[in-house]
Amino acid sequence: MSIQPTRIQPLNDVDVRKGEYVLYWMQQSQRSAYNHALEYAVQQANKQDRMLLVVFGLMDDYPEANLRHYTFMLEGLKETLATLTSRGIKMVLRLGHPPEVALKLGRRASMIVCDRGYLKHQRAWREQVAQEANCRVVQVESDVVVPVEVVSDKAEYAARTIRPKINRQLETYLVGLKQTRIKNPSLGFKIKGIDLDDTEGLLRKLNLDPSVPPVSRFFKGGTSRAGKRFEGFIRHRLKHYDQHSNQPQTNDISHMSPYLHFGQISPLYLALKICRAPDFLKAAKEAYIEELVVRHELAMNFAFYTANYDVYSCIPGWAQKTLADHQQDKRDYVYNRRQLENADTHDPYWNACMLEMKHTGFMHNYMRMYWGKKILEWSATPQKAYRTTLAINNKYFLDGRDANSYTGVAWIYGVHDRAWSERSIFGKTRYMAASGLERKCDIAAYVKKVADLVRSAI
DNA sequence: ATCGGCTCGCGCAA
DNA sequence: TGCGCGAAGCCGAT
Repeated sequence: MSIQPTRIQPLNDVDVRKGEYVLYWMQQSQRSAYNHALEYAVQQANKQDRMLLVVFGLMDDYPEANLRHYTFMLEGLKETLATLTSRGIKMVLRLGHPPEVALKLGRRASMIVCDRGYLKHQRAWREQVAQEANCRVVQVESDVVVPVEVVSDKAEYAARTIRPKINRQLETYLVGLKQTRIKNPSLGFKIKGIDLDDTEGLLRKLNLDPSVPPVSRFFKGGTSRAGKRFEGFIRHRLKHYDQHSNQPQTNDISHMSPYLHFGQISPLYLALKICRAPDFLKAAKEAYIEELVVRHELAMNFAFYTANYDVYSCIPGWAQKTLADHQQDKRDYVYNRRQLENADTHDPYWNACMLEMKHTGFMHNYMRMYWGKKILEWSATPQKAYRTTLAINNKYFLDGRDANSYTGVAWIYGVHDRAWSERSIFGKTRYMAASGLERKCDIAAYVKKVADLVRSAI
């Protein structure tokens, strides 16, 4: 299958030059399988009769990144480097600010191909490369099923407004991607890069916050790990998926968010796998596609079209007003960030999900909502709650600092949601209660599940 | 156990 | 201009 032209965007007007190689500057789509940017780069290299060189810029001052994130990322990159090698493609990791790494190797390239990210800094990096490179820079989208601009030209109001817009594109975009064989292998090309054989040594050398330990026991990075885990999900868990979205005591979820965040697996690949699952699982398949495509890409839409997606002021006017109306309301409990991070509150359910997050780098989606709503309830002001929630989210989750993170936190404060009965502190934003957990799921089993996880992690 | 009301605003029908 | 309806809810009445 060919790559849809809407995935491909030239970022500057510079011509393709004579150069030693085509450069694929990999940053978001950290995989060799189902990567449109990579396949586009291979096709360009073949067309120009050049080699393909892949470079990844490794910086150790990535905002809020810590040992946990980097361990997972390097586990994945190690595999990606190996699979590219088996395809005859040279990949190097270079220490430095990603756009500068790309620009440096871009000096000898005929063109630079890059993948796509929706966060501010990711966009700024690509703009810098596009402006400063003296060769053509082309961005290829591979981390959403339907490119954001194809879906909509504005920030969508809610899932229900984006859903039909995505659905009518699915026929066009839910198509496979074939690997193209490289004509001129680049493995012999002499160029220095970071040695990935000794990942632990490399991690020690990098200037990373060591206070958040790796979680390889629960999530080991890499495309093949993601694929195997997904196979298991389809075989054993998918059949419960539509029934168990608010059953955190079960493990009937795919656990793909860390892999998606680092681009170690393609959402298109996952969607196609789901489509091929048996027809009698129709309801479950639709429920999964809703999460993987509609809500995931609503998050991309939010980050892309909302300039201030990472601050409190991004929430809708009605929500800001109603939360301001209740800013002075008495709080029965107020916890500071340290107490929250230590899972030291009066609420055993909340403590359990905080521990799940801390020890595994992950949390069941249903509990993510409860977790966030309670921080709003237990903070002196909604603004402070928002900052605390985002900071803890980005610190512990493997998929922190994702468009999904910003959207998920904003949802707590009314984004993509609607008004409900007015009440203390929350105003008209949606409230969630411990009694709801008791009513709707086996929350005691969830608490026990987390306790067992934590015990096994120590 | 189940149901209606709460409440906002988008997008479509008219 | 009116109206249906919605990312995962709560609460009180029946």
